[in-house]
Amino acid sequence: MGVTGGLLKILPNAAAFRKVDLRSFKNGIQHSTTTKEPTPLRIGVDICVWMVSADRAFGSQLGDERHFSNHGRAELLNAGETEESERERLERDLNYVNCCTEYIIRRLNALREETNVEILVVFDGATPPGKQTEVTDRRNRQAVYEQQRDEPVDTTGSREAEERRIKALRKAGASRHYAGVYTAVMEALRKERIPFLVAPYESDGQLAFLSMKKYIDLIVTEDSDLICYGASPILFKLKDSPMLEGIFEGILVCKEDLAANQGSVNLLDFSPGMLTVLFVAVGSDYSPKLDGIGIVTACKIVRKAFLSGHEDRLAMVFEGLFAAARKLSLTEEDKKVYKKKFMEALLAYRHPVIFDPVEKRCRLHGITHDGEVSETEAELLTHVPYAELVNDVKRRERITGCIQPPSLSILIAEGYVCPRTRRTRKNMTIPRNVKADLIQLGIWKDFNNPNGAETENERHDSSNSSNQVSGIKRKSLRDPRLKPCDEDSSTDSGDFLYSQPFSTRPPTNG
DNA sequence: CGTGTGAATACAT
DNA sequence: TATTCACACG
Repeated sequence: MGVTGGLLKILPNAAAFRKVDLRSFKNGIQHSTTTKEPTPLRIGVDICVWMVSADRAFGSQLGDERHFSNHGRAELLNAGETEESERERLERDLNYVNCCTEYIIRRLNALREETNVEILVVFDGATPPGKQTEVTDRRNRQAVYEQQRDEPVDTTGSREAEERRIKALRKAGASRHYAGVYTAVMEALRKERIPFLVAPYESDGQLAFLSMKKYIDLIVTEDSDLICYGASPILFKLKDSPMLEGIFEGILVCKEDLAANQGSVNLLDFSPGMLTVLFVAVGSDYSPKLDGIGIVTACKIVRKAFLSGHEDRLAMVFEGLFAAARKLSLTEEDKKVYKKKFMEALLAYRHPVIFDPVEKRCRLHGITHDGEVSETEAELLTHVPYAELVNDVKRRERITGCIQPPSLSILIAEGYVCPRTRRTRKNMTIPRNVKADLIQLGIWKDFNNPNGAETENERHDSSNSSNQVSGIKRKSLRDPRLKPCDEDSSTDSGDFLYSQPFSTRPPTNG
């Protein structure tokens, strides 16, 4: 996940943020000046955070409830080895998955009903190889939590130990059942006719792509990395508590907001490439940061490097950063490593692997299938080592991941194939036409019915698959509303302000 | 002045 | 547990 303080790092002046209530879009938006009829606001929801949220809400179920009360703890100690039965455990796990799923569906439906928006849910896919090291660390931490969760009840009954345990429980949460929640949510989405899409890799890049192609009008996420991808507009911090008023309020961030509010940090004249460089410089998921480089310093360095007419801007950026950094023990080797990581991060943000729902295949953002790189990247490609990285398919794939053939990509996007393992998902109803595709790809595996006979259930579902599966195929991938709305969607030339769809923007409060 | 730190607070569960 | 504040360092 993104740098949480990142939003504030970039935009320290919170007052300048626009608080927006999605209900004010009930009547749709004026999509372009040529279209008269307002159309529903199309939002892409980064569902990952909602899953985490569900996890937080129900994760404690995974532990024995008795651990939470003194009475229960005593009971456990007296009973000695009161291992819950297998049956009990399964029931509890199932209940957990159901709770999480219901939680998410409830929110999405509430959102849909109250705001009349069109929702496209976007799931995270595989972790890009370039980020793998981070994730490995995260997994180690996760393992520690799980270990703490599963360790026997502290016989001393010390409060600290118990609190630690509960905390660990919360954090470990669904990890073990995450796949279960994933498939359950996807099944539920099909049932509810809510379009969704599984990104080949990170949802950030996918959402940014959808946004830039104008397949969606607004991104709903918690991840400030989206800014780094050059996406706009973005709605952060959408309240997710069903009890409170203001569930549909969030903080809207458009490109203009990056410009206006702060004296020393004015990003108005920043190209998308510069913005990415800036984000990488202040620290990202993909690369470490230099000590002493904050938003202000980085901003100055990037501006100077890009706007002072120097050919090799990236080299200038590096120079500036190294000069400004508190150079305690910055050896040549350190610099070399830093530059390498920096460029890898840059590649990851500028050219993520995405699924194009109109072309119906994966590709690198900003790079055509013929390997032609977008004009917007010219200012970065003048740095030879970076250009080499971008143009070297093998090295590139080691960062961004591979581009799967369309047949497989579609099945991944539709949720039938796990993007990480590239195998059929367990516990998922597979319609007949999808099954045929899976067989053809040689990755079909019938988890529920090993002898291969068609069940009543399956028959039922395939008969209606033209509507249902294609819940995703029809509703989101083939939905005409997902076509680019303007012919100017190809004008990628640095303009990602996206002010057009928000011509009916509600009055700002605050 | 900007950055990095830890402590205090408000918040939600 | 996340955000905000106050302070020290360069």
